[in-house]
Amino acid sequence: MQNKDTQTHILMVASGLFASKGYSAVSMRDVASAVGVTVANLYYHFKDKEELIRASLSHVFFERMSPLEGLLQQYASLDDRLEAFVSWIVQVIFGDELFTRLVFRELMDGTDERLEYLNKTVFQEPFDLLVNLIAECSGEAAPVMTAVSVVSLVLGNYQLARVLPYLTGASVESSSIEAVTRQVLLVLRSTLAPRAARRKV
Amino acid sequence: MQNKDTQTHILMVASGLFASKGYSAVSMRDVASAVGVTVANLYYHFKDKEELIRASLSHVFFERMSPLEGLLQQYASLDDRLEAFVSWIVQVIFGDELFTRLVFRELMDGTDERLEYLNKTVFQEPFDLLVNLIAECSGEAAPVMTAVSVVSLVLGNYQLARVLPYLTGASVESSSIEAVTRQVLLVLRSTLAPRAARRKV
DNA sequence: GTCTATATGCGGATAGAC
DNA sequence: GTCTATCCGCATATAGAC
Repeated sequence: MQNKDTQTHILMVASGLFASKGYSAVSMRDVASAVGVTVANLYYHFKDKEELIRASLSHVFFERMSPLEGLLQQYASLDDRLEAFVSWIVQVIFGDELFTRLVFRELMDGTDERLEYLNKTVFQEPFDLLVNLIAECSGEAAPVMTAVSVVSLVLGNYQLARVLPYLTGASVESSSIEAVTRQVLLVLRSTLAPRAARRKV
Repeated sequence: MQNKDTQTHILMVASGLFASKGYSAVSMRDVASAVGVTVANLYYHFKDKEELIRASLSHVFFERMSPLEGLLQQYASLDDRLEAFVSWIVQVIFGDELFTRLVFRELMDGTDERLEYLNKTVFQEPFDLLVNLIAECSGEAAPVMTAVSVVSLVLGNYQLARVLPYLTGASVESSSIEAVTRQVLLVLRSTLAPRAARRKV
């Protein structure tokens, strides 16, 4: 694995470090020693730290893109597709911490330029798919806002998983992939149900 | 404002820098020069950088705690209280970027110890209030999971606001405090409505 | 309390040998 | 491609004068 392709090896190690500690908390020395090469070697492959960061992001984001559209077409009913979508996104967010943490870091500190890249590479296609799916399910709800809500539910459940154990009565299992999928679907279906949701409770 | 209380002045400036750039991206020099004192002076008031970070967090989190319980008691009906709660949390998250960004940074990189502190100081009381409110509204839904969903919706809408402009059809106004409040309430009420939400759409 | 001065090591980055 | 050696400014942190 060492000499297969140093550049790729560097990117794998660097992206892991950046994801877990943040860009400025990780030095070129840190990366080099984790990879098992010298700092000078890093600079042979990447012009500077900024380029290493960008390349790490590209590497992770590009690698992770799966054929979502094909996946959804396997399902006939709209509801099955919704379920497949939610199941997919929860699995991505909860199952790939490296990817997910990099996304959060970009949302926090990414430049406009880098965010636009993230958007084109990662968000645009699945988001449009979701918006269309929701639009077909319900003429009532604003599809974009509902789609944002779905994504928010998944992201929030991930982020809050770290503090939930401290909050009384919140068991660890409520942050499992299955539980979150169920909860998001429950909320989504309620929202899409076209009946009087605004009644006073 | 300079000589009123240097320590407080330092904390205000430091917390702003930490919130916007991240802990490791901000050096003691940065803080000192932004405050208008020397680095040595910083070390007179705070033992080391870690202590300055902790003190900044305490400063912000302590300052921001408002009497939420009293606010809710002004409303008679459960639904009005729900609305008041959602309105409150959206205003906190969207209206106080310094606070919100520090929360996100802690959720990402905070140590267990610091997260526990955040929890006790900030999350516990409003979260319990919300859980109880939801439990009273509906015997059906799991109140804790629903409460997590509410918080997730608010956090997610905030984080996604930065990429929404890039996504087709998403206008900037959908991230306004009013729009988000409306959307969260809409979703929450749908979820709490005890009718058959699981029907196929 | 706040400063000047300084210690010591880490940070990004490069030149040139192999 | 990868290394050794090095530059130099910045980082955290302290001692001691005022």
